[in-house]
Amino acid sequence: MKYWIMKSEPSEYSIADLKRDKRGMWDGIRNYQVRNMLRDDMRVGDMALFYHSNAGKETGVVGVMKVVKNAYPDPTQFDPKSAHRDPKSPLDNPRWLAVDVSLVEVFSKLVSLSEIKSENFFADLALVRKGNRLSVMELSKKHFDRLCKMGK
DNA sequence: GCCAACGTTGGC
DNA sequence: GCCAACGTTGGC
Repeated sequence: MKYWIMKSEPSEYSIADLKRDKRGMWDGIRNYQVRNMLRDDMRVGDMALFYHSNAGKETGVVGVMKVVKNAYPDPTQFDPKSAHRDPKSPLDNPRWLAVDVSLVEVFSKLVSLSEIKSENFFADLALVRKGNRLSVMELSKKHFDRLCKMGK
C-alpha cells in the first residue's frame, strides 16, 4: 500500500466539493509522468492527502482520501465542453487516465505549505523540493502520518 | 501579476 | 535528434 499527495486548486475542485460528493473522479491530469504513476503504481486502497494548491494562505494539506478505483480513461479528454479536452488523444487508445477517490477525513486544521517547509523533518519530501510541479507525488508513510497528526 | 522551472511542440 | 518558442504550474 502506497501513500500519495494529490494537488488540486480549490477554485477548481476543493475538499469541500469532495465532502459534498463523498466520492469523486480525479480527472484532468495532463502530465505523462503523473499518468504513468496512476497507471503503474496507484491502486485501490492507497491513501492520499488532499492538497490545495495556488490558494494563497490556504495553500497546504487539507485532508485525507482513499483510492477506490484504479486508473481508467479520463472521460474529460474527449469532452468538447471540458477545458481538459485533448483533441490529440486517440479514442481507441486514450492518452489520459483518472482514478476515483473517496473522502476519509477533512483536517480540523490546515497544514500550510509554509509550516511544512519550516520543518526539517520534511526536507526530503518531494512536495517541497525545488522544481517539483507534479500534481501527484508519492510520499513515505512517516511523512504521511506526521502530516495527518499535524492536521488534527 | 510576476516569474522560475519545468514540459510540449514543431521546424529543421 | 536538437533546440527555440511557447504553454503550464504554482509559489509568492
